[in-house]
Amino acid sequence: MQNRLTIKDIARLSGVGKSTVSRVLNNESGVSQRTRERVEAVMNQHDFSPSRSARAMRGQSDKVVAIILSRLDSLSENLAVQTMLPAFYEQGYDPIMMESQFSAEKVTEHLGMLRRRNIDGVVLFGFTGISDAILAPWRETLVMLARDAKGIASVCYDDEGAITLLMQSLFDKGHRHISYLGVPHSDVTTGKRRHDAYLTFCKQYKLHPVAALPGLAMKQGYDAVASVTHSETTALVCATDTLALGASKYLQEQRNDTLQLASVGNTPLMKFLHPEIVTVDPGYGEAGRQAAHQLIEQINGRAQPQQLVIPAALT
Amino acid sequence: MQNRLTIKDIARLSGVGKSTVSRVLNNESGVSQRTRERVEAVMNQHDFSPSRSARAMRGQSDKVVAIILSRLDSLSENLAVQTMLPAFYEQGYDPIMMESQFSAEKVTEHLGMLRRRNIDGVVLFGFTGISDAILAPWRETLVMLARDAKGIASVCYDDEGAITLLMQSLFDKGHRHISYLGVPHSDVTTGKRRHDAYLTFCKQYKLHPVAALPGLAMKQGYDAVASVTHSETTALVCATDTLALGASKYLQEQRNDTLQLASVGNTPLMKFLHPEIVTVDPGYGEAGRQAAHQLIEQINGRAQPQQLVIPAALT
DNA sequence: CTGTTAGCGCCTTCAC
DNA sequence: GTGAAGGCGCTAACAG
Repeated sequence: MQNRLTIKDIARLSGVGKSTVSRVLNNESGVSQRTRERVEAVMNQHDFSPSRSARAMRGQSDKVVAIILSRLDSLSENLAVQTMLPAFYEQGYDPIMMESQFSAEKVTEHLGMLRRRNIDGVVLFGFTGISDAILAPWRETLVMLARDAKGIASVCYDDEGAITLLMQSLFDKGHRHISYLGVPHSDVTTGKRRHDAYLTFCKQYKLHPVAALPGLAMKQGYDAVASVTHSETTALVCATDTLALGASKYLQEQRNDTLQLASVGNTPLMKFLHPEIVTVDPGYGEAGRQAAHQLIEQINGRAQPQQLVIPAALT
Repeated sequence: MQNRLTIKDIARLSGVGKSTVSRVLNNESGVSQRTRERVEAVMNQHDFSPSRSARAMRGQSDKVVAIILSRLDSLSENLAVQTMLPAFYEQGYDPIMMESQFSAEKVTEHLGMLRRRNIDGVVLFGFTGISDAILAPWRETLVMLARDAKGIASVCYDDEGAITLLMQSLFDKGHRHISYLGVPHSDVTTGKRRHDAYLTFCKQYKLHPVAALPGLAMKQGYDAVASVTHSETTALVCATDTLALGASKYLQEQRNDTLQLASVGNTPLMKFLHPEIVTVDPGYGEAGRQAAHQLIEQINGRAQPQQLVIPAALT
């Protein structure tokens, strides 16, 4: 590397001591206005920036956080990460990324590596199978997304609200035979909560529930449509955009363009491919922003772990 | 944070000096077998790992690289990053990620920040508008993907080969009226090179070229299909999967299922939505692997910048 | 208000 | 072979 200059150089160039430079650097009080300005001038002039490693060594924190997403190509996680990155950079944190591929072992492995690296904090996109035990040591510095766990901070989507909004909207449009395509209950949030909300709505409005819970993949949506659509079915609610994408492919192949699809997601891909769908926005972007904010506050001891829920909104 | 132990502690615990521990840590010669084993035992026993910041300060690098992708939700870039991440972690590098959103200013800004942070290296997903001038200072430690620039390392796709394979395959299947949907020539690789390959093939086989170059977005593909399909057209080659997705939506709406689509991409989404499409795999995964490898080699001074091209393959 | 003095954890001479 | 001493760039006491 080349000769980067240090606070010592800045001190010499502006005729003050190292500590004064340090004080200016950290916006500490106790420096005369004149001195401060002079030092700042020299810094700008030489495009000075302090060594991260040196600060880290003194302070304990190197201002690095990790984002563990389940899959790089998850539409929803992408939206959340897109707002998260700027939020972290704004506060001087460098986010490193890892992929769990929905494997709890990978998460454990990654967290272990992060522990050794002495990272400041972690945003983890949760999924079924992550045990509380492996999260426990991170109580102070981990925020989980899309899933909650007791004792640790989380940002969740309003699963119940999202489905209810969808159902209400369809009901208001006159639909009385609404089927549901979802995810098994082993997945608590996307699976159980959304399905339960569907059942509750049906009971409340005296509709006959027809549902299948094949899983998260497009292909599973595609394969399951037939099992939940009868001759009288007029609408189909899907737990996720991905599932809806699979379903709509099936319907297209059947030349069925009367069934009204609905899903929670509001991803750009969906909006382009099927603008006619009824969609609810779970607030992925907002969730990312909140998660980053919450993590930073916790790292700096300004907040305790807390469970947030992002409100869903019809689009 | 808690009291992590330091080489000093390890030294005390194993009854040797700090420098001996350091030697063991760095696999240096000049330590007796017995001592080495004893020290290593203590290290393992306490799950010791040296402070990154301290090593970084002592002149070594901090083993952090950056990946600047154009968009987090780019299907092709996702595939490349998915292979890149493990490659970096394997070598002990932490990859931080940034999004350029196809803005040259953002790239400049990000590179500036990375320069100040004294990062080890950068993988940049290239696009039109990045000037050689802003890349020049990074000659030694930047690898560009999907685009080349003189003097700096790059990993490109075989644009010409990909299109030629597609055309040949369609030709062999009997198609004689093949249209083309692409990207403006201002984009050298995806735009000009692929279009040129199309034209060359047409000339060589005496086909009549019919092309439009609307851009990269799905909607643009959707809108442009009509302008390149005549009554005799039997096949349509698209420069990217995204474009093809737009085109296929249009065709579906027109209830046209006779036109054979073809595209370069081979992304999972495409494979699911339209398995009937003729597709060529540009080797995104391989490109990611190569880029990571090349960058690491350059960082360690074991390789000079070089331009690589990933061969395309019919799927 | 400001400079001097100690380290933070590690690597690197340089003696022993 | 091995240990002691010095210093990387910075911050945090402690003196002036």
